[in-house]
Amino acid sequence: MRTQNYSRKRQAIYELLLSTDAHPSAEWLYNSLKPTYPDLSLGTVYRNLKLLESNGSVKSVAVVDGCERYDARMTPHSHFVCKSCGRVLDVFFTESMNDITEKAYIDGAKKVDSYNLIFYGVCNEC
Amino acid sequence: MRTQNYSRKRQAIYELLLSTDAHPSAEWLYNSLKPTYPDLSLGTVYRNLKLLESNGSVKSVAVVDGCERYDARMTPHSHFVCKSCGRVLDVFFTESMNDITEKAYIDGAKKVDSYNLIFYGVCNEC
DNA sequence: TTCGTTGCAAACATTTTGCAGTTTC
DNA sequence: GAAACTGCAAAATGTTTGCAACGAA
Repeated sequence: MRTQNYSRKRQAIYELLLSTDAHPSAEWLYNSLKPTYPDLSLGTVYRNLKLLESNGSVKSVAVVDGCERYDARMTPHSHFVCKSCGRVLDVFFTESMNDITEKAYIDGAKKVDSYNLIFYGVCNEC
Repeated sequence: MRTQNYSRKRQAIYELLLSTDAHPSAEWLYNSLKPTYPDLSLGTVYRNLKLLESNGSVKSVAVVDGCERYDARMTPHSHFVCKSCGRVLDVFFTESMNDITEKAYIDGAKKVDSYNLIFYGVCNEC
């Protein structure tokens, strides 16, 4: 993690991301924060998302319609993407999936350090 | 699937995709086919990939460094992405993962029809 | 005072699209 | 001949970046 100062806007981006389960895009965050921070710029949102991601504070969980979607919930879980409306929902497992890498035969991999599991379908509202 | 005629170039794109395990990007396909089809255009590759994808002939299996990566192997399997070089490898399961959706608790989903599992790490060559 | 942060706008990279000509059937 | 396909170049899209001003420590 590189050195960093406190930033009111970064804090706001992170807290908004923590408080929602919408798995927002950069633009969604920008539009939501703009009323409170009228001088906020979209570039700042992108820069801070990258920074928070490299921090390990947030994660990119999916790309929906070409837009990166973020999540601040860092406990292991997966996601469901509605192919119709683009909604992203949290998915939890009834039994541990932590051993999922042990169930996979990965030839040619020196080290596996994460995985991303995304389900696709249609959500209840569609 | 919408009506379609035969197309020599579409055929070539599909066959190349079938014959390789590189999980190529549009550009990779374009560069590989250009010598044989000097009048091939990148737009045609993109258009045909979309068409083959909507056909169910190929799948987009990952986005690596902002590039969509495709696969014509349609039997169920997953992928490993090397975070260092961007290589995409096939991943098979030692035990069936077909029941994976049954192990997941998906609140808010009306219908789940597919999933995509991607492992991340470092490959043997890196 | 130093260096991280930001707004702004320009630059970027990948993908899509409109159009006129070509191919398939 | 009708409709699908293509090359080309322009446009669209989401994201990154350079720079000068600003803010934090």
